[in-house]
Amino acid sequence: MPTITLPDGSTRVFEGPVSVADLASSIGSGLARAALAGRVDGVLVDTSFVMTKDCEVAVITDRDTDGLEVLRHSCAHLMAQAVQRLFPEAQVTIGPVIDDGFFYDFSYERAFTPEDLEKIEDKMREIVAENLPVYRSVLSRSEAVAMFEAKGEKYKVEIIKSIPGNEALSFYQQGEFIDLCRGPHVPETGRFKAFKLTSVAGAYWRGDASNEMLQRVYGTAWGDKKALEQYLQRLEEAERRDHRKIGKKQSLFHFQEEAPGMVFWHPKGWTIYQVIQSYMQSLQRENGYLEIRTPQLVDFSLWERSGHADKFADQMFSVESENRLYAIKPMNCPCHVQVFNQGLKSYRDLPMRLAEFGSCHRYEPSGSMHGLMRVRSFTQDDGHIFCAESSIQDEVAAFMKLLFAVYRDFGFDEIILRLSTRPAKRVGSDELWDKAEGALKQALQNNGMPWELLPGEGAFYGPKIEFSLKDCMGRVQQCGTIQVDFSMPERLGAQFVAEDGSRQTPVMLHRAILGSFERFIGVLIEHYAGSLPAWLAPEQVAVLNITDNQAEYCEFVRKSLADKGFRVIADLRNEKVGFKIREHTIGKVPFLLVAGDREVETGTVSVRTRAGEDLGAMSIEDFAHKLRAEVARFGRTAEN
RNA sequence: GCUCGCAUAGCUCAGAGGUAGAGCACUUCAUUGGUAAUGAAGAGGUCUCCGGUUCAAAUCCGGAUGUGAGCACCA
Repeated sequence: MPTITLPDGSTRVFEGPVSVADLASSIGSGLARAALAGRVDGVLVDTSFVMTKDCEVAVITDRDTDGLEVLRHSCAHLMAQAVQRLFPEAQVTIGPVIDDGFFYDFSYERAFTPEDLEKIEDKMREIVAENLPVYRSVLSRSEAVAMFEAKGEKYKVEIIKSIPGNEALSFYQQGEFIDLCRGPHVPETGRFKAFKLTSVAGAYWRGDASNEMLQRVYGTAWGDKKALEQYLQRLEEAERRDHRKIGKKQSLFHFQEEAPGMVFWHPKGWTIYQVIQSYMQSLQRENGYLEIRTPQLVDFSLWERSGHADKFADQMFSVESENRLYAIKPMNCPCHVQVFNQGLKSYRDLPMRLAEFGSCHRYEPSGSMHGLMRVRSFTQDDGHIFCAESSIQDEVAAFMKLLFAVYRDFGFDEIILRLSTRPAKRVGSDELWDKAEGALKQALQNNGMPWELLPGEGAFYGPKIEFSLKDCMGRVQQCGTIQVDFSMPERLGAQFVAEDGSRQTPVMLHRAILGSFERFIGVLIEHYAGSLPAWLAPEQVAVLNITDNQAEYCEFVRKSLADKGFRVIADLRNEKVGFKIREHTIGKVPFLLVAGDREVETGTVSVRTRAGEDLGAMSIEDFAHKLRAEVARFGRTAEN
């Protein structure tokens, strides 16, 4: 006689064993129709799962995140079934759920085309109409291997053989299609109401570039058509915000064939860059950093000593001159050690914080480049803190405080922290890695915010904390980092004289807040959809005359504001004011000042925002106050 | 780097084995107009590059380069 406790705390008593589906029907027929799975004592199960004893149960529908995942996972199966009906030669591999959707990888003799995708989608709808029941079964490993071998599914056989242990494996079958799967899955194929195949691309088997390339079909599935529609609109919105499009439209920068992966900054884009740089410059000064500048070309031997050549030689640009081989620097750290090494340093000099807006070049693989987000030539807000081991905690804490303040100023309130630990290919002893990882872990614990562990993802010279921010589309953008490095100072001979007169090796903290300027500006453009806050906007104000009569006055207004340090243009073209307003609104200039005869007479300007808001007429002084306050807010959101 | 696309005017794109088109932008002229497009005229292209097929290639085929999506990589 199981007693079932529902999420609202109510209980139901049953005479005997009861399935999740039965439970749902007993609550209501609507719920029975919506039930996709169940959660029994915290574990996700099929609706066919039978409960024999007291437990807590939730009926899962597409309103649950878990329910959507079940739906998407099942949709991946549905797609695989459709593919095999259309292309019996195609072999199935894996088909997991991803953010907002799913994919399934197939091995097939040729690539799928967009037309194939349409056919697959049609076939999926047929299978939905067939409303095939989905059965779960359990097979032993040997039975499972035999079954897939008989079907000629060599990838599935490989997967099964790679699953450790001897526990039985679960399988899900719908019609003629059966797949190895942990589940749970929807009860029948009629449950899919809104799905769409979105794209097809190559993907390596097991994510290894030396393996066969499979055909990966991406899709998305939602509880209803409306949710699907909203998702597709979100994709469109992301496309609308694409920094490459906005960069072209607002003439911020361009790329061209002769310099792949390298930015040609235009006046307006470069203004944004410079505003950010001077902002960072003054913050760093306030926080005890000393700015330096180091060479672009550095003899390859330094990169051999630092350890970079070992791992990255073929991703470094090099230049031969005077029978010497130089690398165009891919990083700033070895150069910063050279600056530190000039003159004998005392413990009194530590911590020494060296900063550089270091221009670096890396030969990124051609397929990895993406607008400003991944380039071959970039500039970091790079910095290296040389300190004694005892001050690591303080330095990391101070850095994090600075970083959070910067992100807030740029309008990012949600920050994600991750700790990446020692990779397989690395320099330095395990003891040093233990120490370095321990220090960062401690710093994270002291900070108190939640963080995630990424084992094996550290740099070759040390572990790192990565700081990612969430943009307004919810996308995670990795920007800042701090890395503890016990190895490079030693390899490059950095030393200081300790209190007791002994020579010691400092610890080096590699750190960046924005990461690369290029990338960060790309993130900003997309976050703000091109409508940069006043402090960043390349043109903060446009002064518009209505007729030639006010040209002189407009020029006077422009100069007054420019003299106060604002970025102002006067648009005196022989065009209607509506035309100019339209143009500068599209150009995302924050404030448009209109001056006609009325304004000239009263010595005012009529202020309109790019959002179309009319702020009325005010004196130039009053407007300057207003703009100054707006600029001083940076990009902070209301709560901050 | 790998798979599959794409490359036509400054931009966005249409077209197509017989020699190139639109909208916007640009130039000129008229117009001096009060808050998201004034009108008219004009100029503008070795159809990315290199080969091949063909009487004929911007169009078909091969390669290169760049670029897009995804994978792999990311000090």
